[in-house]
Amino acid sequence: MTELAVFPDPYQGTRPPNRRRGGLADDVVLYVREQILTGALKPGTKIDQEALAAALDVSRSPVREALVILGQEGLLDLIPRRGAVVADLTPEDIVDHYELFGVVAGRAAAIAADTLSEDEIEQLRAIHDRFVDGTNDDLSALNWAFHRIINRSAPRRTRWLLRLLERSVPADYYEFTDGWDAQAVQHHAAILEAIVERNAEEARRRMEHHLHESGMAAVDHLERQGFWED
Amino acid sequence: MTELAVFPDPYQGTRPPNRRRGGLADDVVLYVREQILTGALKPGTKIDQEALAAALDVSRSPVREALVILGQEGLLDLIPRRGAVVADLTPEDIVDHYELFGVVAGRAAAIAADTLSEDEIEQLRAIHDRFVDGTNDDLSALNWAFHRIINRSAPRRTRWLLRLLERSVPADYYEFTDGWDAQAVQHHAAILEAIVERNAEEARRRMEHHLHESGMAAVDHLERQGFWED
DNA sequence: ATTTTACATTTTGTATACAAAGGTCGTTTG
DNA sequence: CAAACGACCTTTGTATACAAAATGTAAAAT
Repeated sequence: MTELAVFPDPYQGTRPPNRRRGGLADDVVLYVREQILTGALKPGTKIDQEALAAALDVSRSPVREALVILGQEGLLDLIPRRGAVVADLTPEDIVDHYELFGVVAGRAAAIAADTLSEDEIEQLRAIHDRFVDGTNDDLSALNWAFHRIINRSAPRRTRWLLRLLERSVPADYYEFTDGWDAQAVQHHAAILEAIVERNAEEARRRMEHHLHESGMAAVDHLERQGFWED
Repeated sequence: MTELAVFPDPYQGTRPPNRRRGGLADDVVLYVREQILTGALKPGTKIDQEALAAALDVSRSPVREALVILGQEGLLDLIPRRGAVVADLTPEDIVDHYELFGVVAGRAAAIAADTLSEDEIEQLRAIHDRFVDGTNDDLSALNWAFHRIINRSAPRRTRWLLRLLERSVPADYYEFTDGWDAQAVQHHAAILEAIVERNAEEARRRMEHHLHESGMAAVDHLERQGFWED
């Protein structure tokens, strides 16, 4: 039997002042994605459109659009005429996902090694130095900045795919594992070195390795969040 | 100024008996995707939801869901509050797309080389033989079957991504270029050989090469279809 | 007691209605 | 005459209404 989804009121009754960025569907996507990735919505759980709409105080129209998006991202299985179900991502799926992330980000790193300007490499180094330092800075933001410089040297479609792969996976890397930031520092240093040396193949390999390890950390994280509990 | 989309009646007035497979949104996706990939809808063209709905004789609900899907696939740019526009895919984007396709399919090929059973390899060879022969068989179907055997050995998430990458790109390979089938035979033979020899790295390289060349053929094809005409 | 079948209920899919943002075009004003 | 303003129209985004498939339930049959 499929478990039934119960959605807590995300705003505890009070509605934030109407900042509508894109559309309501985006809010729904964000909300459901978070619910899934934090383990609040477990694999196999059926999504009740009306319950979700009521919980977020919107109509079913934006809800349905959100479900389509999450379906495309692979977080939901959309079965025609019988609704959406949280995809049962196994640890293997997560590892596989990061492996794919790795080959794509690896491609970006290889391109970066070949094409980044000296100036951009300097920026990369500066960010990395702050990352190593670690004090009084948002590690997650620095991590993001580091990868961003590398990724933006990649062609458009590659950047598009990177964004896609990034979305359907936990974002809070730096609470994942104790000592994960130390690992990340090592990986980033190695990647930076390869880029400085204009060694595209090595940059690719090291980026792939970095993402592979990230995948392991992600599985760990999800396990601890109770993602695979009954 | 953005060009305005005019949609020809896809059924010329007569409606096919109501076989509704998934939902109407799927039909709309199929239709618009085809329109884009055949060059009937050119990059920059704005999609008029009501016109599209009228052309397919459906309401805006399934149309909007379809636009969301195509947006996720990267074929449309969805700009909040001002609608959907056909993405301006450049030749570079297409090449990049196939390059990505290559690294992912390459990963699948490497896995296949390591894990395909002797029996499956035999199936692969049989399909390839019919492909080489070329007479009285649907080349496109055989091509699909060939890749399918390889891809299904890959883990679930990889297969998911392959399907995604496959969709947003022209499907009719075998009318692409004169002599493309001959090229494909060569590539497939090389890939098969590497798999038989259990040489994962070589299988990966050859699959990447195959997809790279496919990308060139696709660009060629789109150019001839007038995809980048004014 | 278990399976089957008819009926009621729920839930999805689609259509339509409504509100608001965006775009258009003419007028006004500097 | 050009730029700015504003009333009007168009188009999108969201909500609601309706149709049909799926699901649940209870009585009937084996």
